[in-house]
Amino acid sequence: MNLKQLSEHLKLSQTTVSRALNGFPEVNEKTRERVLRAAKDLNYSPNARAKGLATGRAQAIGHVLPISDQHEMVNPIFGDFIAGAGQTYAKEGYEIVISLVRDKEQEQAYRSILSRGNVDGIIVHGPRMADSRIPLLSELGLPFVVHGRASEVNLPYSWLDTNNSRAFRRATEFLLDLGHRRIALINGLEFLDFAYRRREAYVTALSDRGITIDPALMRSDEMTEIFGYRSARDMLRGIAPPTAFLVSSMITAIGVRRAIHEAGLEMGRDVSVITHDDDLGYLKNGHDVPIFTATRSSVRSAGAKAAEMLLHLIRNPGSPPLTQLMEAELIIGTSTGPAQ
Amino acid sequence: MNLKQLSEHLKLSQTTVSRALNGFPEVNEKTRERVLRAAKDLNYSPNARAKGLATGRAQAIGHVLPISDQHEMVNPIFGDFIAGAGQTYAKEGYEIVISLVRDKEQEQAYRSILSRGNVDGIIVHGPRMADSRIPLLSELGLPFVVHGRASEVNLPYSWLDTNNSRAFRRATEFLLDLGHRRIALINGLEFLDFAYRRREAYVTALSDRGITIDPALMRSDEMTEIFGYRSARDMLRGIAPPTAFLVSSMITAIGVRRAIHEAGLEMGRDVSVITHDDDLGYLKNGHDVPIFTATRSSVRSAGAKAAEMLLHLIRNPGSPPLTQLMEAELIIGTSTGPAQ
DNA sequence: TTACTCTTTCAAAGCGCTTTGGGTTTTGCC
DNA sequence: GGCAAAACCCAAAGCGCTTTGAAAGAGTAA
Repeated sequence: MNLKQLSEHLKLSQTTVSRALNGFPEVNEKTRERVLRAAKDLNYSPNARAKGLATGRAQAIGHVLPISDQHEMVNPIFGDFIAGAGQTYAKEGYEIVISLVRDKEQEQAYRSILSRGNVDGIIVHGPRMADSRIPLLSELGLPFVVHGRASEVNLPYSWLDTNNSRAFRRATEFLLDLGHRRIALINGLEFLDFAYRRREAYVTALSDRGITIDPALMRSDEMTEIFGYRSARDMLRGIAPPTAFLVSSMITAIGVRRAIHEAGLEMGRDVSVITHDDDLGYLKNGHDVPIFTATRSSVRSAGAKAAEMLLHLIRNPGSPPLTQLMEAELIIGTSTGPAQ
Repeated sequence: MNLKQLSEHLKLSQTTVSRALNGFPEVNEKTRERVLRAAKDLNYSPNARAKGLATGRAQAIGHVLPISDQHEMVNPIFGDFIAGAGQTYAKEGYEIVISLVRDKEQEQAYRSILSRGNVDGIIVHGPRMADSRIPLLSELGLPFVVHGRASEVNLPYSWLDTNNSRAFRRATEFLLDLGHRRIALINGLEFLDFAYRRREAYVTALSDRGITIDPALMRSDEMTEIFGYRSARDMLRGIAPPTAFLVSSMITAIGVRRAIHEAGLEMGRDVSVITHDDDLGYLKNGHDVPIFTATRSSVRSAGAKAAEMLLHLIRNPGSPPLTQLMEAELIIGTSTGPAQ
């Protein structure tokens, strides 16, 4: 069923039917009703490609996931981000188009996304400190919102980020206040901006209290369970083991907990743990009492907000960049306690 | 840069340029080279919508994620599935289009996906036992592959599934052989087909050994960490606690482990645990020695295979349905041991 | 040279929609 | 009743591409 058939069936012109469907004022209410009913009954919905061709709008948003060459892993928070963004998109009739792009092919990929023209805007995931995608997209003139920030990019651009610095600073200070002096940082990959900021905050907080940084207590890698486990295991076996861990994700923290148990220690009593908690749907940090003391910031609501920002940019071309900084809350669970 | 501009620049007709780019034989090799070089230099890539309109192909695959009304959670295995499928798609020049669809709006959504015409085929996620999407899609004539199966659907259709029955039967028997008699099942939502099959296998395996089923040892819900924790905690507090747990996902198993530890018990010695392991990138079940004894089946490779099947169906219209059953391997970790 | 076949190229139609510019009825007012 | 304004509707152009059908050019044989 296409417009032509529908209009023939209604004995109206395509123009009128199109206008009726798209809510133009110059069409009789009776006619409009008749058209809408027929469209519904005959299960007509306009061909997205043709509509896109005619309007120049794709009614779709691109999400580009960088895939590194070693491990082609999709970030576990992606699902929740999409769930949040998807809600916003659905309300406004936008689709989600996903491209998995290898690091090397980034530039090429963005250019072709633009000229293929099947998205109206892009969400940039996993920004690096000097992310080349940002100047590229600015130059291309395609609306975009970065989930996160790129500290070394000085162009104005739209972003939505969690205040990672403040969150990790507070978390570190919280541990310091509990008397911990040997605090380990189990961080994400530090060429990613959020991880870089977290480390800076951690280092600053320690330095401000006159504590010298011990490189043996800092690790950085893809935030898997195994990584948390191995890092904590190794550190706990060291000569001067940490009394507390600051961890970048729940999943990694679960690995840390495993190592702690395995070492015969008890989390919250012998060793403290604070983790960042993205508030993932399938990995809630407890319901009533949180398992982990954590800096919490919902990635789902980040998705919803980023989507809103992007739609705004798309609808108001030429509007200045939007930025939004979400504060993480520090929630107290049972995984922290005074230093022994 | 569009075809018209490119062809003007080359002083050729659009036809010739189009044919040169799409590898038609009736174009001089010299001309073709010249065209290809110019396309690259001028960074031309064809407009996907226009191309789609003209060819009737969208060069995109739809992934429809059912979102239930209570918890709008995206299944954590989705990321890995997409990572696998994405690789296949990328090689063949297909995009991924994602729709999040509420339960109620399923039928409407599929119909509109069809007539909007922006995908050439669909992967169906999370099939239910009598999943209405299957007859619907068959009727609509849109190529599709189901990730999983629907036991109560008798139509022929294409699917790719893990042999959940055999996996859970083997796992149950493994525990029985270790002397366990009170084996708990912490299952996914049992209107989902995979969970149903797992329960059937568990029940059958127990019955075959003459063990009566204890409903107090069976739970079914969304497979979150908390669900695993609560279920195990409650069961362990019961009058006749289980000596072993059969769990449907790693994340849930992590919750079970937490409850076991909290009860002062040791996993593998006091209580055994077998889990299904989707071999997720960020949640590997150990590297050298598996943490959990598990039935393992890579959801990433399922994604890659399902994508291949779907592309085959798209390219060979009218070909008979394809089916593929992947066997899970039973890997032995440290979470199981003889019944006390 | 002519006739004929390949090879190479082109003009134009068509994919399904929106939107412009114009035409035909109605309506409202004097 | 007459006339301008408002309301309603339409034909056709155009979005960027593929593809059909045909023409032009090149090569070969007679």
